[in-house]
Amino acid sequence: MNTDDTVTIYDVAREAGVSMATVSRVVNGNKNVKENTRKKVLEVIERLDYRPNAVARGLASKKTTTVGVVIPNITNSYFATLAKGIDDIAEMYKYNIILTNSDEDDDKEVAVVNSLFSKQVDGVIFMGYHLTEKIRSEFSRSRTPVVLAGTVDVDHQLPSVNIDYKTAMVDAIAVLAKNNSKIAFISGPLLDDINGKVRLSGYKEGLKAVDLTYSEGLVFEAKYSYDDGYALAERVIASQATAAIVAGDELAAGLLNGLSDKGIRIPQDFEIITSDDSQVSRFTRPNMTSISQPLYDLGAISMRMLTKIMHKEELEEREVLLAHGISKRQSTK
Amino acid sequence: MNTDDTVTIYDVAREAGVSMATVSRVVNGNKNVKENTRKKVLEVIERLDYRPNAVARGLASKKTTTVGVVIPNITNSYFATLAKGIDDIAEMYKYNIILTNSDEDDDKEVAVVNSLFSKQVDGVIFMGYHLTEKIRSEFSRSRTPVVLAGTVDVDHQLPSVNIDYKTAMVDAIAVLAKNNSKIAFISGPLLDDINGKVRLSGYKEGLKAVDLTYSEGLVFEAKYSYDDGYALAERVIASQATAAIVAGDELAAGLLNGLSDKGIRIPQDFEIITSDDSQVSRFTRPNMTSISQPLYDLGAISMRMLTKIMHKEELEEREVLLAHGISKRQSTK
DNA sequence: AAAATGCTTGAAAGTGTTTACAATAAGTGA
DNA sequence: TCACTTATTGTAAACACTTTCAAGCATTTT
Repeated sequence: MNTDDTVTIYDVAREAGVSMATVSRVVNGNKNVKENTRKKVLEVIERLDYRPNAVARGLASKKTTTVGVVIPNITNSYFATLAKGIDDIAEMYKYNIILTNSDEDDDKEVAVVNSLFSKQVDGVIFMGYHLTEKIRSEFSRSRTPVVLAGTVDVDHQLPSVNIDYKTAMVDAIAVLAKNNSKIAFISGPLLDDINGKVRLSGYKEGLKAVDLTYSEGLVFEAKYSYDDGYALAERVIASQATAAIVAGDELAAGLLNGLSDKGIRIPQDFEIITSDDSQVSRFTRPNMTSISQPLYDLGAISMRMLTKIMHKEELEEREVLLAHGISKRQSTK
Repeated sequence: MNTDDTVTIYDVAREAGVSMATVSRVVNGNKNVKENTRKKVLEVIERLDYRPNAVARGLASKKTTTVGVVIPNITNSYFATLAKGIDDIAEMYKYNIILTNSDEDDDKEVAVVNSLFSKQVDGVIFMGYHLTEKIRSEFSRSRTPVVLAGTVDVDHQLPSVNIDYKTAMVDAIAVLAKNNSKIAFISGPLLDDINGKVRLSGYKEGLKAVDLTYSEGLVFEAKYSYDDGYALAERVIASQATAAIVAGDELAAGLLNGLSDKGIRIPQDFEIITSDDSQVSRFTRPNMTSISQPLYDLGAISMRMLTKIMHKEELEEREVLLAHGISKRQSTK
C-alpha cells in the first residue's frame, strides 16, 4: 500500500501477481504476453485506475512523445493556422506539443529552444522570420531533430517546408503591374531573411521582369501588426504608389483600412495584394487578393516530416516547397 | 567518460571533485554552498556544457515546472489572445506550457487532460465553452490544480477568471434597444453553458429590461466561424431583425460581411454588437462595436492565480470577475 | 525420447535527478 | 582548550518506469 494515492506499475504487478516487466509489456502493447495474463493485468489496471507516469517513462526510455513547437506569436493568424496543422498531425502520431512563444525575439528564441531540449522533447518544429547564428548553433549542438515550418533557411541546412516566397513575390508584382507603375513593397523587418533577402529580391526581380525600376522610396518597413499598417497609410499615399504587395495579412488589413479611411478607394485608386492567405484576408472589405498558400498543410507536412525523422525513416526531400498561387479577391482590379 | 555525449550531473561532480548533491545544489541555487566550490562547479558546468535533464528532475522532485493549457481552437483570436496572456505570465514564473487543442470536442477534451496529467504537469488552465461531467470528474479525481480561463462553471466548483457575461449581454441589449425592437441573438451552440445558460438568460433579461418580448425565432445557433456567420445573413434578414448581438467575433465578421453583400447597410439598416473584443472586431468595415473585456488579462490573471495555487499561497477570490463594458465602434448608430 | 525451437515471464540494472540524513569542517563562547 | 553550534559536503535511497538477459515451459522436430 502506498502512503499517498499514486498507484504505480509496481502496485499493479503485485495485485495481478506478475512482474513489473509484464505490466509494462501490456501497457505498451507488446505482443509477447499470453492473452490470459494480459486480461488479468488489464483488469487490475482498471480496478486500481492505474495511469502510467509519462515522466518516469520518459526517463527510462529516453523518449517523451512530446515535440516542441516554437512560434513567434500565437495571435498571428498565419502562424496559428500552421500550428493547427502541426497539432493535428502530432495528435495523429500520438505526440504532445509544447508550444513556446518566442515573441519574435532572438534571445528568447534561444532560451525557449534550450528549455525544450532540457525537457527532452523528441523533436522541434521551428517557426520564425529568420535563423540567427545562435539558434543555428543550438540546433546543431543537439541531436534532437528540427524541422522548419514556414520559415526560410537561406543556408539550406535544416529540413524545411515552405513555399517559394521569392517567386510568389514575382507573381504578385506581375499582377499589380498590369495597372500600376509605382508598386510599393510593405515589408516586415528587413533584418528578417524572409524580407530582407527573399522577398526583397523577389520584389526587385519582379519589377525588372515588367520593366519597372526599383526605388528605395517604395519599400516600407513595418512590424507585422494591424496598427503599423494603419499608420503607414499616410506615408504610402505620399509615395504616390498606386499599389502594394504587403508581407502580412494583419499588416495589410491595417493598411487597407487606413487608406480607406483617408478616402482612397480600393481597388479603384489603390490595389493591394497580401501574403499570408489567412482568414484575415477575408475579413476586410473589400477582402484581399493574396498570395495563396496551403497554410494548414505547411504545418501538417512539417510535422509529418518530423515524425519521419524521429522514426528514422528515409526522407524523400529535405526541403519541401508547396505550390503557391494568387487568390484573386476584391483588393485588385 | 560516457559512451554517448550526454553529460550528466555525475560527470560534473567527478570533474569538479565534489558530490552530485553539491552540483545539484549549485544548479538549483541553494544557498548552502561555499562560494569557492560554487565557482568551481559553475566552471565545470560551463566547460562541459552541462544541461540539467528536466525529465529526471521531474521524476525526482515530482515537479515539472510545466503547466497544461487546453484550448478549444488556436486559430480563434479570442482564445489565442488569452493564451498569450497565459504564456507571458507562465514565462514570468518560469513555467513552460503544454498547449493542447481540444477541438471543441468533449471526448478529445478528456483525452488531452488525461495526457496532461500523465505528463505530471504542475497545473492546468482550462478554456472551453462548457464543463462536461466527464471533465469535471477527471479534474476532481486529480490533485493537480486547475483554473478556468474565460469559461464559466455554472456549478461554481473550480477557480476561474471571467467577466460577467450575463450582465454584459443585458448591457448590449440596452444599447441596441435604443433604435431597434427586433434584436436577434446569434449564439454559439446552445449546448454550451456559456450560450444556452448564461448568455441566453442575459438576452432574455435584457429584453425584459427594455420591455421587449422574447421570441425563439430571433435566436440563431451557429458554430463560431466566419463561414457560419456569412451563411446566416439570409435567415437573419428573413427574421426581420434589425440588430443582433453576436457570440463571437469571427461569427460576427461573417454576418456583417454577409449582410453587406446583400445590400444591408451597417449600421443604418442593421446594428451589430459582437462579444469578444478581439482584433477581428477592428478588421471589418465598418468595424464592430463589441462587449469590451480585457482578453489578455483574462489569461494573465488566470495563470497568476494558478501559480498561487501551485505554490500553496492563499487565494483572495476563487472566482474573479473582471470589468467589462461596451466599446462603441461603427457597427452601431 | 532427446534436442531444438519459440513463447512467456521475471530479475535486475539502468535512466539522471533530488533530498533526507549523516558526517565532517569550521566557528564561537566560555 | 573544550563543548556546542552552525555551515558545508557527501552517501545513498528514492522517483516510476523500460529493457536486456536469461530462465522456465510447452511444442515441435527428428
